[in-house]
Amino acid sequence: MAPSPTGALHIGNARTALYNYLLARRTGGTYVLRIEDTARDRSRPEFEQTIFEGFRWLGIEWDEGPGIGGDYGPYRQSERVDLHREWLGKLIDRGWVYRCFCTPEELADARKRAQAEKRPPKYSGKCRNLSEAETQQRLDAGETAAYRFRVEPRIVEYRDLVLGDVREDAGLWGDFVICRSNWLPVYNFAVVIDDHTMEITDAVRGADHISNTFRQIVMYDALEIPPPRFGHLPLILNRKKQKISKRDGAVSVEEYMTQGYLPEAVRNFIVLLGWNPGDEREMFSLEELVDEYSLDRVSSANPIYDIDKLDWFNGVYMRGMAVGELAGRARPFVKAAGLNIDSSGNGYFEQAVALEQERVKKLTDFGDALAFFFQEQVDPDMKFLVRKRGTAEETASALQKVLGLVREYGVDDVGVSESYLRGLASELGWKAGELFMPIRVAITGSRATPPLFETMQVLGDERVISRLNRAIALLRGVPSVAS
RNA sequence: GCCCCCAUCGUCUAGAGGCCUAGGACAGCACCCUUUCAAGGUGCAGACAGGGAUUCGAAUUCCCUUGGGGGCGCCA
Repeated sequence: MAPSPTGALHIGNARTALYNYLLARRTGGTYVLRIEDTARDRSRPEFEQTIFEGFRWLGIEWDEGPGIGGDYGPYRQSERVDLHREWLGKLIDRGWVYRCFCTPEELADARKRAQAEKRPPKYSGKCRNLSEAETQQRLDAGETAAYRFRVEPRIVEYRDLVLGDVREDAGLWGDFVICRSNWLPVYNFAVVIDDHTMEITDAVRGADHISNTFRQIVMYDALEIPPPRFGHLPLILNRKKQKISKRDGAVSVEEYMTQGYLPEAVRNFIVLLGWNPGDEREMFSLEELVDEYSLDRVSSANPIYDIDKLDWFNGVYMRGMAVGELAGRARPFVKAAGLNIDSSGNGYFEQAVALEQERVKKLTDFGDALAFFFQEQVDPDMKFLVRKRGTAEETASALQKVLGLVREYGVDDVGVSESYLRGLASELGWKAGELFMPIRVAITGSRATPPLFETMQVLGDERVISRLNRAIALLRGVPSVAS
């Protein structure tokens, strides 16, 4: 895997990395991470860090690479330029390369003109046949010149690991730059040298590299070295069938982290974007993926990613998790939401999490879902506090009775609470729900909560009593008194 | 404009000539369960882009059209 540190870790790059990782693990190979930072102006070290963190979060560990080392370092392209220059020399010696004095401005102009006239924007070959003497003379005069690869007309073909046999006519290309006039190699050339010298056997990357691949093959041939196997993964598209961009919401792994997604869910979701096991299973642990994964089950059409499915995966993983584990993962998110969870008693947080476990989709949802457990008081909405089609006073007096029962029997035993509250409902001649809803709203402030008796049990006598008191006061229009 | 890749429900996909009146999952809808919300259960709806060709027979093979994506940098 060879990401460029020019931005956050994109979901598409994460998928490519995952596929590479699975492939390496499955075949007992070595997974190599190389940083492609030859664009010195766009590459930033902090992006490198985010990318590493993203990989690790997803459980993708590399065998060789920055921070780990290995026998084929260095693992940053920018640290390998001496090697690139050395191989450039071989190409020069064999007559595959010439100096080009055209300035970037000239080239951009030519390109623009070609576009306007609907001609293919191909290099004119202006400097291709400059004599050695003239080249030397202009160099001596202080002109700068890039190195261009001399493309000979031919059909380039190879067998793609996912696409099958593909071919392109190199006669259509025009000579391309492989080394800038400042002596820094261009990515496409550096990749060839790096893949070869690092003994890369399989290069699996995004389909946007297909046309690079043809050019790379031509360079391999010129150098008389064997190319690796290539595989190209269809690009992930957004709902509008465009390449995903920042405007599409969460596209970086970092965003999924902060939005409360579980790495196992994200991983499971992205692995299925273009791959399937051939049967109807769709929940996979990393280990299972390593066992099952194969490139020939990768589809060749562009998938569109649908966040709803990710939400579903996330919910499934959250529900399947042990409460203690889930509570641990939720903790930082709940704190970030401003809930004071540290001062509450032993196990209170875990109990609350347990009650909400099957009601949330993301870790961030706990902030809202758990709020009433930790607030000093809740603010019941009068509209829902009063019994349906009933009066405030009538509801207040019912809650007064509830209060009496709670004081007498407590809320510790779910079965006991249920029986005395159901008893009260029938005594009042109310349907159970008509009594339960006002209680629910009184003690939680919300209409959507976990089951009432369990909720009361976790809240405990003290909170329940105080909240009932407040609700009664509210219903009767008297200022609330702390109890 | 030129080149390359691709094309099954809204989305992810199964399907490699008869097992297909096209299967599963998400989303949607309905019902059940139920003290609310979820979760769960059951069911409904929903696709082979179009046209040719090959074949006894095509979602599956071939061609064309259309549509989508990618590339055409002294970016990666």
